[in-house]
Amino acid sequence: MEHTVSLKQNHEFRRLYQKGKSAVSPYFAIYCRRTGRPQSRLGITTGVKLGNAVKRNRVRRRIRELYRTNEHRFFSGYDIVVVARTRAIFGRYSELERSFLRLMKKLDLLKSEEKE
RNA sequence: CAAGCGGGCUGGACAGCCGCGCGGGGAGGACGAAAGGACUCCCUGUGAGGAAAGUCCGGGCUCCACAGGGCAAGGAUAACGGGUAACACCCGCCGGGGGCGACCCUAGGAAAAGUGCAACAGAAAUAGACUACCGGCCUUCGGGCCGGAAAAGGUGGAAAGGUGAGGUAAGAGCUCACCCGAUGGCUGGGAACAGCCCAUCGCUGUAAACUCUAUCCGGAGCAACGCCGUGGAGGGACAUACAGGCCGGCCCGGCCGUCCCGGGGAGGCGGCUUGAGCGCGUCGGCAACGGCGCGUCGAGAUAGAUGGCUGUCUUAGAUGACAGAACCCGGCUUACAGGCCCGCUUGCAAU
RNA sequence: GCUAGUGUGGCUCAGGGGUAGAGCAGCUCACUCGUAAUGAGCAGGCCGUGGGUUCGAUUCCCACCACUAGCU
Repeated sequence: MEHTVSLKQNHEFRRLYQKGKSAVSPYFAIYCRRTGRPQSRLGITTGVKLGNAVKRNRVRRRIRELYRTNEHRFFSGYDIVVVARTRAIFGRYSELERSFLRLMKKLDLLKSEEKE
């Protein structure tokens, strides 16, 4: 990913859960916070409740793909955490993408020329 | 054709675009005297499993302990022969159990070394007598007392070998015939074991109760372990000021240097993938497996790389069966939609 | 990744081969004008699941499932 590195430390995740802005759909919950860095940082959470390792890996890859293919449409300089919920295992990719973009728009991360 | 038994293989394939980890090659390149080289781009190779899982056994490897051996404690295994680096695994075979059969299951040493336990029921649970049987005596004819015997009844998971005959007052392996079991002998077999017109005997079960016998086992685990290591704290050496900076309105006062050392938190590097490897052929062996020859290299991530979209094909259905390497092997166990192949059994029909 | 431990009434726990128990909670009755407390009584369990050993398993053995804790 061009302008994004991954978010790794547990305390950074916790800070976003407490202080970040959030938006929720049946597929994911997204937390974000402006940092002022030139790059954005993305963290993906796939909890144990989602299932075994294969299911968790699959969900994580699809979320990363959602972010990667739409990265040019987002503002940079944010910390973003995407938490997968149970229905994200069985959802269609197009459904997931629509839901993901709607949440990002709700958080004012979509660039303005993308408005329909 | 139907029903069934055993074994093996497979676990979607192909193409295009975007994207990821690692290896190789090439180009540019901040910095640097150079060696090198952060980073960027291009080409190319390669990229999860049969169970990668559970972590139940056995090893390799590393460190610690003992550095020779024995005993004890604790744990594991348990017919026999073989395979293996080793095993609780595998193969063969024996015994036992199930199935008409193909075949399946089997922790399968010792209870006559000793100790313990066996509730309830039952007269009695490892030893003796409730009912009933027989004999003698007594009798108020209901039965009572003494003795014999251990076959019948009932209880129980288990009641002292089983069936028949003889025998007797009634009975009893008391005697006989056959059968069953144990021990010894003989024969066969490499052995477990099997057989016998041989001899002696008739002994409850439980060791996944303690125990005994035989064999094996030191402990921890790659987050092991080794190396590098900015800063901060400690020690040593050098320098020492009347200068400068910071705290402070000012004075007074306090703090602040460079180099080396060892331990080492965060972090980084190695360990990290060529190995009891895989494929084919051949030879030995019933087989597990082993010998030889030829060929071949098939992930090494470090919050964890295989995804998304489209099309074609197989298919009833591929938005999915079960499921993700984390130091590496050999097994076991558990989960699993389908599909394919081989061998065999029983029944029916036809020849 | 590794190492331990625990599953028993609604809840917290005993029981370690022989009919499954305690406290709290629940229900009924008594006491009270009524409630609480107290007293008497009652019901509630495939002992996490499946096999095995045994005459007999909650207990012993094996394999699974779920949960908890520790190391890092």
